[in-house]
Amino acid sequence: MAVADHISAAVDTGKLRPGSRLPPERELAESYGVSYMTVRRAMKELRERGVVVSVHGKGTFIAEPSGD
Amino acid sequence: MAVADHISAAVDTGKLRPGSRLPPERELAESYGVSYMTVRRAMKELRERGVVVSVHGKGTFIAEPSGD
Amino acid sequence: MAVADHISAAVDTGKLRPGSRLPPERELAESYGVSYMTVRRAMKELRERGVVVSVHGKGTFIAEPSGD
Amino acid sequence: MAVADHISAAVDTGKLRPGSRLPPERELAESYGVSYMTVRRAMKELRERGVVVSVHGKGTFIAEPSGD
DNA sequence: GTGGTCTAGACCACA
DNA sequence: GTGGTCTAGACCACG
Repeated sequence: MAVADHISAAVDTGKLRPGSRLPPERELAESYGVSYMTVRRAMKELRERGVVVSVHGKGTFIAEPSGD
Repeated sequence: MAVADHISAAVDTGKLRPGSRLPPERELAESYGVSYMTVRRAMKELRERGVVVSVHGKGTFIAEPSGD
Repeated sequence: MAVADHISAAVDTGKLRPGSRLPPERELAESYGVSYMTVRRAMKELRERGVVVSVHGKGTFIAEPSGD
Repeated sequence: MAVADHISAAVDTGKLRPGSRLPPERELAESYGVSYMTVRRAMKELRERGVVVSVHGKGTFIAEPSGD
């Protein structure tokens, strides 16, 4: 999944650091040139992978590394 | 409530006809110069008055007159 | 709705008695760990259910049972 | 009026510049050690004097000098 | 890509 | 010093 992989890679390479907030989902949709639904699916996948944590009404944040 | 009354008046004068779809709530917010939440309240009021019907994921439509 | 249900239950079990005043909405927001607007919605719901009565400038009170 | 005069003086001496936002009214009440109502009265006076402009939901701002 | 719920916090109306 | 309305903008649920 392009969006999820792109963000995941940015986390791996340190471009996105734990605790930092991602751009809003609607903005991501626009900047990636994909639909909002596609971004939502990508975020869901990243949450399930433990890469990000979403907080309703606040934003989506890069997760703290658990114990990897 | 300015937004609700304005839309209600447009329905009364026939500018908005039963079955027609309103612009998206976010667009209404921008065009009326109010915040999204204010539009949400206005839509809620119009729904309770029976002026419009909202369909999740599809849009908000001018209601058919009930028993006029 | 968590806040509304919690208060409603406290009324049902007699922990909150008719006529008693709820804590201020801002305090409820803090103690429930939700935003002020969420408490406002909950209070609106409770008012519509007839569980509480709000008096502008004075507070929100547990309603007297109507015809129980 | 102590609060109004204090803020007005801060504007005159340039400590508060046109366009800058005042602290929230509740915060002003606390920092001046007065009641919220007292701050509201002070703000009203400052608005009438043309010293500040309040915007609902956004804040209270030091007014631009008109044509003095 | 819409409507729906939420965070966070501002000023307003009232007694 | 309370309840009430608003700004600004986030994520969520649904087709």
